[in-house]
Amino acid sequence: MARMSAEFRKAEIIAATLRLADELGPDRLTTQAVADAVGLTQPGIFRHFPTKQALWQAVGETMDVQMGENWDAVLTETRAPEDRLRALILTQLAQIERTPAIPAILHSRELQAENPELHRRFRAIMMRFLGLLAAELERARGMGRIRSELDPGDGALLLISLVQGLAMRWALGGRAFALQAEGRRLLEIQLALMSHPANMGSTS
Amino acid sequence: MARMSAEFRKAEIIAATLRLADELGPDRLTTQAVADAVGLTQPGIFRHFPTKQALWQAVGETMDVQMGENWDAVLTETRAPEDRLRALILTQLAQIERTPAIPAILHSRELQAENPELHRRFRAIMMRFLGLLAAELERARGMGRIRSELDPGDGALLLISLVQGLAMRWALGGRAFALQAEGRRLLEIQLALMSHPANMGSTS
DNA sequence: TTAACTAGTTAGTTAGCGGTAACTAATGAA
DNA sequence: TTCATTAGTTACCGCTAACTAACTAGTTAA
Repeated sequence: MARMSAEFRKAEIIAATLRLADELGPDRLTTQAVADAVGLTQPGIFRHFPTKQALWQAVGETMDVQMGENWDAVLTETRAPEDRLRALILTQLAQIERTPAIPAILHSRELQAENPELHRRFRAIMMRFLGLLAAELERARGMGRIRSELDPGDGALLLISLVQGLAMRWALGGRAFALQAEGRRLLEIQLALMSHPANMGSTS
Repeated sequence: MARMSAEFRKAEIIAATLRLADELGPDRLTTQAVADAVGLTQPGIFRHFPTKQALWQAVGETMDVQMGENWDAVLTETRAPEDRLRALILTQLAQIERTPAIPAILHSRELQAENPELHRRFRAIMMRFLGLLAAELERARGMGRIRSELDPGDGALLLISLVQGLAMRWALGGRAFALQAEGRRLLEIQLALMSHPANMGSTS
């Protein structure tokens, strides 16, 4: 039986959900599979989350909090805008390596059709990340480090695309390469393209 | 009853599958839903495809053929490498607008876990597209149109990321913007970043 | 005209889903 | 020591999934 505090169990169930969402796919994940993973009976899950949707919303909240902490840490640990951009992107790739179900969840029907609450949450996360990237690009531009004709918002879109393109290729290629290493490599290339012509060749 | 040729029915079923994969999600699509959409009973589907996996493989083949035709058309209609790059990216965005289920299929468990054949097919499609982009970048570089220090393979990765990032944002934002228009805009920005410094400002 | 073929049907199977009801037993504070 | 609370259980419900068996009726070519 191994009775545990509700708080602990909830965290355990959320972690198992994220792991199994990767293994089985978000839309094939069953409450039975989650129950097996944490050593409960299937109805035991419903003691902690009234519906499966509620479980997904808790997963979304966890991701929200985790990523927020990642970003806060980056912003306290680094100062220079280029360093912050690098660290923000890399921490995001690290999160995807740690929680590889994320891209699939973004495209799941649970999020796209069934659970508007979850959809809103992940959209808010993306917007927030875009905002952080744009802010650092703006600062870098103000310091003459990146081309003045590059709109920070558009630059942020190019950088977030880099993350999503990497994640896609990583998944489609059977996760055969190191996500962070490849990300670091491509990021330097993109940052060099964005950098002010006067600084060319100074990076990498 | 409305009896039809097997060839016609198959095409009809594949088209309905793609449409419904978008509406319901690839992993929630049921043979019943497909049957309703084409006006058959549910077991009628199995007269044309022995299993659901076989149906998915046929969908993959259709996508393969369609995209191949798109690309061939682009390569015969345009000559200059930059024009080809633009047309290749835009035709891909047009395909996604026409068949918006594609990104979700790439992340579906049908593809990622259940159906290795489908996985291989879509990976091959992506590799082929990357190759086309890289070849045009190489030509453009040879003509002094893009920076000599940009590896064509890496440039291709940045461009395909742009497509995937756009598709993701399009889906997460409820498809609220015009995919091709926004794609054209960002593509010009990225191509300008890649262009040879001597040509700067000549685009857009 | 007939006979082979085949696109469809109806009826049914097995398996698994999310969720509920009613009960049990570990926990912790008075 | 007792007793309310609550994390867990077992047994079950209604529903839906993919798929099969057996039959029916259009189509086509000899």
